[in-house]
Amino acid sequence: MPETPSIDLTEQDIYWWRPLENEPEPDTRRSILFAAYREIHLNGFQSASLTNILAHTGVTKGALYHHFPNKTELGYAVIDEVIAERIYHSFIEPLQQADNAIDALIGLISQAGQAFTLRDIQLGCPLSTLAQEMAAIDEGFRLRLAKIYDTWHGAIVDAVSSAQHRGTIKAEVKPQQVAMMVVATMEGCLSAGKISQDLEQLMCCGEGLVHYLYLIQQQ
Amino acid sequence: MPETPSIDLTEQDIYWWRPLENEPEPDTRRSILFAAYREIHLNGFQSASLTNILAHTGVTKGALYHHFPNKTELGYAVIDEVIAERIYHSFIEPLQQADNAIDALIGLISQAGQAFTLRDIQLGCPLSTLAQEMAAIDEGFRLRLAKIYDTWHGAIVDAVSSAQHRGTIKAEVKPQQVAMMVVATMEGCLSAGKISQDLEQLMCCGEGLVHYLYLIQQQ
DNA sequence: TTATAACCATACCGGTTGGTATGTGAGGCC
DNA sequence: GGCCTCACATACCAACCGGTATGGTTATAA
Repeated sequence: MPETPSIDLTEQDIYWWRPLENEPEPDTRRSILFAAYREIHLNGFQSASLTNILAHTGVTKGALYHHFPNKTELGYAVIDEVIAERIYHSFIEPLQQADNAIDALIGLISQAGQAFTLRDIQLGCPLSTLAQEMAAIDEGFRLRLAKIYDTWHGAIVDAVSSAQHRGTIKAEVKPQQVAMMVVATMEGCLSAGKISQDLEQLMCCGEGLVHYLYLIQQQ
Repeated sequence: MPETPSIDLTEQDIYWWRPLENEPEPDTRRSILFAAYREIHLNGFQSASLTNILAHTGVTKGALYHHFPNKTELGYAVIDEVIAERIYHSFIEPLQQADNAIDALIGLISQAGQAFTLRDIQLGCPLSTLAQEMAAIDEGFRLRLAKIYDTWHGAIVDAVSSAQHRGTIKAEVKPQQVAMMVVATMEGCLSAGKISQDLEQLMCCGEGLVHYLYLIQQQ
């Protein structure tokens, strides 16, 4: 067993973790959900310890198994009620209500780049971390995660093709391809940052993506 | 605990797993190493079971702990002696002895795309899977994995900048950025394929990357 | 006031984990 | 032959895991 990670999870410092506006008052169920989210984000689902989760909430195992039938269902709930909401709020919704796809994407990228703390870089994207771990192991996880990626993907396709119709993006580029590129590269960038623990590398990667977006713009 | 994965690991079917030429005859140590590699690739390091690994080799726990002091060191050895070698052989060496960076990169991508089986897609890239899981948890893992990424990265930087000097790549692109983009996007593509389990999506993503490489070429 | 259900705490269980202590047989060395 | 070391095999351990059985407390409805 590897040594206990030296990362102290002070939630305020973590971009992925900061409370959203209008977030409901945390009841018992929700506090378990959040604690589970953090354990899973750090240790992965399989190695996430229920005892650890409970230790961070103060409630006991009876409460947990009152609200969730088993560990797997707890994991599903974390995806559906925490991760999906945050991805939607951070990356999908802003795209849908933007009128310029390229600008919106660049805005999202640079905004995320500025908001990231060192801890965000260390921990990486919760969505991709979980996906990498569980996609090949549990179909329930895979389908839930794939659904999130699909909506994200679809939002980019819509934004790009409408921009294409208005002539701000080159006619020959395929929206599907652009969407795949953007999502894949963003996750790849975060992955690179997580491994190198170097903000500069992450920034360089992000600038590369922005540069790509410039390239497909109508000159 | 999620159900046992339905994937049967028949090694011949897996691109990442096919024996390299000149690979030494597997002794006890090496067979443990390979079995561990497969377990880790499928289940992740933390959830990799030594008992499982040993069951696939036929040797016993005494042999394992004769060759490796503990599980963590076994994981380190898997990175250094299996994963690093394969990445180097598949993606770095071909790049170093190529005379056209873009063509070499495109060749690597399409070659990988053709060689991939459904199981490869399901399992994803062993390097990034392990990196996502362990980078934030164990510094020994992170440093070893970061070193592999660094050499890969460096090889692309060299190839791109030499191509730039010969005038086949636009002068204004930054080799560092291109290298980050290529690595990040490749891993992102594989990740997308793993989650969607859809060869078409992976191909679309790969074509997007190829298209990007065309865009930075000198017209 | 009483019945009922929701909510949670405590104690416990069988199974699995990484790790170890000890035994054993083969082969080189003197 | 006697001896020592390497290369394993076997048996075992404490710790921890997810999960459950049970009991108590509180809110709600009758």
